[in-house]
Amino acid sequence: MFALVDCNSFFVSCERLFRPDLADKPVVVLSNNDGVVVSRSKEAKLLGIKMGEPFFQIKQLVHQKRLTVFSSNFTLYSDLSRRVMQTLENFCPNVEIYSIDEAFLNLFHIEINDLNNFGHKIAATILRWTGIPVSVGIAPTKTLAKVANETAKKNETIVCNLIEESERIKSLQKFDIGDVWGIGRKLVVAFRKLGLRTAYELSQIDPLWMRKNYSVVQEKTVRELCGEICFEVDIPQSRRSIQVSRSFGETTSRYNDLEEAVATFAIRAAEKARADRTAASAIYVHINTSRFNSNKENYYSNGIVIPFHKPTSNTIEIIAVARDALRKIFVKNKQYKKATVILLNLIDVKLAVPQKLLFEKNDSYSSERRELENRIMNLVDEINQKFGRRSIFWAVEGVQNSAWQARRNMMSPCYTTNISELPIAH
DNA sequence: TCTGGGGTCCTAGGACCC
DNA sequence: TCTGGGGTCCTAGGACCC
Repeated sequence: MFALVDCNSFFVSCERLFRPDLADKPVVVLSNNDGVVVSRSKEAKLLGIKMGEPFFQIKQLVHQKRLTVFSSNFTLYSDLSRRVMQTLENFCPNVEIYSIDEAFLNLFHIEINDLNNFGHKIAATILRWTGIPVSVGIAPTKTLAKVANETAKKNETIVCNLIEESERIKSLQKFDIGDVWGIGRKLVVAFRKLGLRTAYELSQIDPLWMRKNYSVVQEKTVRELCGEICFEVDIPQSRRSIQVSRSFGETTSRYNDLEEAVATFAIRAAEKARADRTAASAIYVHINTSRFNSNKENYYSNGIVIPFHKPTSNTIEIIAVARDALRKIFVKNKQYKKATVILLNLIDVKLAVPQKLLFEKNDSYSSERRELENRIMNLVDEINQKFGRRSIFWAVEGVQNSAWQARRNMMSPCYTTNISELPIAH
């Protein structure tokens, strides 16, 4: 049996933790740049606010004082997520952290008759230890555990289990095909045309037909809905790519602004790679203007991949290549809205070593210089970790706020990670 | 005025091999 | 009419997830 533990309205729950006055009020959290709604309280959902709704369309509710809004505070959410996951790991040796707010558990060590109690115990402990409410779905496969979790949320219960065959069928018959894990926008349209409406109807399709007409992924989804395990709980290795991208606070056509943004994102990405102890084989840089501009002809969106000589996490090297990339795709007289940097094909640094020896001759870097720069990187990371972000930074990041920097006007304090922002009890 | 960010996996098709 | 067969590896693009 598998469990899916999923935090309820996670970002909103994090904000409410330090704002008990908002417990029963409509609250939403916005994406970066205060762009769109990414988390909603139950009361906000009842107001008709949709996931992904642009903020400017619901601003009126805020002015009328019917809605409280927060900019996203990922420092806070990540810290609380870590606490939730650590709590879970006390209950189960086999936890797959699937996203910031959910985890799969393999429940092989629990007796069937104890599963429901176990679910309640997990939820109660997480609530007590972290203050975050969760729902628990228990079922014979991960896909069904997803269904169970959704069902729990819909019925406003803490635990839902689909252990009994009759419960599984009943739940699937009430479950919209578009809400099935693995069935996205495009497939919903295709399947609806075939007359499929519910998860149950999907589960009745011949898996081999599914594989032939779609792919092995959809075949597995069908099998999992029938209770056949196709996806195990797995502990993922380190990520294979690292992306840093932001929409700008204001559009800009200046090369210097873009260079500052691209360099800043490249630096952040390199920091993350070093923290993971991985090295990138290539970098992707992309810039684009707004999709929503009325002047469609002036839309511009372009990106380029440039491989590194050998895998690296060296900021100096990565900035240099990122700037080369930008030079190749930059076009004048465009109103740029967003830049993206992705480090690709990340490999374990330990594995990068033999390659280094192999290609030494072709490399513009001497190994002495590389060694020295690696030490500088570690030092910079250490200083920033000890004294806070941007205690020491690269000149190319810019020293003052620029037009491209994101808006986040309604951010809560970093209650749990910054000593000067601790909440005060009156 | 204003519309997010960060990931994974699979397939098709081309290059290349014997 | 006939012009082999069977592999592997890589990449771009498209689907999905939260």
